[in-house]
Amino acid sequence: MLGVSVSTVGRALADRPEISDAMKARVRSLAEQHGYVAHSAARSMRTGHSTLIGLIVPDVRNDFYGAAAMALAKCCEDAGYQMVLAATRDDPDSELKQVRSLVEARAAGMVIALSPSPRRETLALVRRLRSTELIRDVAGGDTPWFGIDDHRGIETATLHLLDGGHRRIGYVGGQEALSTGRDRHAGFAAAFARRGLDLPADLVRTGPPDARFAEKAMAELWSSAHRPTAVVAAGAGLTVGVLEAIGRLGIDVPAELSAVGFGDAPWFRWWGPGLTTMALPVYELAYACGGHLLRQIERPAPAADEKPPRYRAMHSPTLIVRGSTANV
Amino acid sequence: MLGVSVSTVGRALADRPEISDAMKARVRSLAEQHGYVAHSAARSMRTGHSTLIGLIVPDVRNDFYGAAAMALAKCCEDAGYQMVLAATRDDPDSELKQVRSLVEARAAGMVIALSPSPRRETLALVRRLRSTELIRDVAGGDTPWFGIDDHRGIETATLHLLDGGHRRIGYVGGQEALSTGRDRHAGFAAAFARRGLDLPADLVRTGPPDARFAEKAMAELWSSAHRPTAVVAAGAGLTVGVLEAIGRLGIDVPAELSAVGFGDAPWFRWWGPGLTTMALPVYELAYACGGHLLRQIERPAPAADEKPPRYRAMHSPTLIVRGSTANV
DNA sequence: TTGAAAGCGCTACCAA
DNA sequence: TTGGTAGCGCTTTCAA
Repeated sequence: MLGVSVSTVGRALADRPEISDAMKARVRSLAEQHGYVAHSAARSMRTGHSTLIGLIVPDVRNDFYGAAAMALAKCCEDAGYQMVLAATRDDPDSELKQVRSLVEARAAGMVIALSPSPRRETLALVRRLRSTELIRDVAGGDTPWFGIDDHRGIETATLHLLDGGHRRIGYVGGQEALSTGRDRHAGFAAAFARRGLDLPADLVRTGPPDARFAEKAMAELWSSAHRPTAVVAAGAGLTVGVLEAIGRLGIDVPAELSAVGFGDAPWFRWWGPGLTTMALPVYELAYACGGHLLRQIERPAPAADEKPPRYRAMHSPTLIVRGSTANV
Repeated sequence: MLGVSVSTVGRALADRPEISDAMKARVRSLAEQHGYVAHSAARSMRTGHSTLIGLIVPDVRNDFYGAAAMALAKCCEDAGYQMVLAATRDDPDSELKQVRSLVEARAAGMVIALSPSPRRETLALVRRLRSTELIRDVAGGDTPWFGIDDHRGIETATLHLLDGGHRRIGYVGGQEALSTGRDRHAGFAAAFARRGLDLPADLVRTGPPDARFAEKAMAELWSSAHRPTAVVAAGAGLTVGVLEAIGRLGIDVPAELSAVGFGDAPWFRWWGPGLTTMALPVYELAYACGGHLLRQIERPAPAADEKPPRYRAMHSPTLIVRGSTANV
């Protein structure tokens, strides 16, 4: 302390109006000179709120979550928060650990895409923070949810194929334990129902929503006696796997097989004849999600008696027709 | 406090040997029942070290940094740290802000891919934490560096084209302000020198290492009077842009143009005829980087007099030949 | 084996 | 406009 009191220094650095400009200047120059950097842990201990926001997703290499991470990172940065990123690889124990750490850090909030079967404790901890669910809708309770219209998305994709004359349509989707898996599967069925057609149940494959599973599933579909003439990939990671299988097996798209993907990674446009796909406004979705969370954080906690209904924001996917689908 | 003292509770939860098992059990069950969760800010304030590790990169959607994020996330999780992710979009002010936040949080360490022209203060702050540079080599000083052999990588790629008979080879790379830009450009020149050939200087384009620039640059190269017969993309983001231009312009690869990419995103294999590329062990690199950082963190600070030489780990890229390159 | 108390760096309250 | 001081929740030293 070279001159004045602790409180004066604190106020000067916080740029409070009651401090004279001369004093502010003196304090600041000295602080800079000595390389003083505030201690955020001490501050958050005193004020009671931290500046951390968590993002918990299965995998950032998935274009979906990569885009979400960029969007939330931007939100956090602009609002002066730091983003803690955790990749669970859909491992419920990893997930629990990460969520617990976030609660221990008294994070200001978190955005989470929950794993298919989260631990009971995980859900309890998620509810303890101001949380928002992204894409997957599992927590229940009153956690706000930001996702896409999975049902309509896959229904649209499937109708596109049905209306192109396809009947033997394969489906590669996430497991039923996921809300996304259920809704997308239902959308697939709904498309057949709407056209009064029977669903080819033998061509439906569901499992972990990653490329590895999808590749295996697609290969299986292709090796079956009665091959599909088209396939719907019902997830970003799954789309990658389906395309890998198509490449590896040397399937001629769209002559032998029409394919519709999910999401719109930049390279889909340049894949083979161009991939027909359901584009999702992921960046916008995650940005909206971050905005909502920040507003919750900066608003005082609502009174216990006025309980607003659960917030749900459903963004719509758009069909983008490229060269990978042809009429039959 | 329902029974005993603060210290006893603290020790019980820390599983200290001096506490009786009976007491531990009592404390734990009560803690669980009441949903007690430790306060990491208070702990780190007391102990003087936090459990945060920062990762600062330009963009996580870039396959390169996406893979690095996954690797570091795994390292952090296994060692009980939390990863703070910041995406600077190569904006030096954003970068400074994020680095400062990390220092304010007294982060245990950070891994950073610095922007082309970082603020002076940024570098000072980076040196203040246990930091490691990833890929880009700009901080100087004694910050350890983990990167790839950029020179040799691009030299290999270029030799592959030269030996296939190409002479008019275009080069789309990052600006010279980046270590990676310099080294890769040098590698390009070195390949020509090694074969005793003149470098086609009119086909060299350098700029920001993103898809937007690369697309523009590639389009320019293609519209020139004397077109290249091959092109080298010297960066992950740049590769995406070059491929976009190729798609948009409808260039026939490899008949009209041979192309070599940088990095090996999963979809490169299935792009057009398969993209010939320099594969980089990014995951391994980032994992090694994280391991090194953690070892530094857990080791006591070295004495000022025994100053080890700057740690540099250079991983080698590998040429993967696919269908996008043909002899001329 | 347990308890009392100091102190990490900050902010906010009360006093001057 | 400035100073003194309590206290956030934890760990750790010293004492019992």
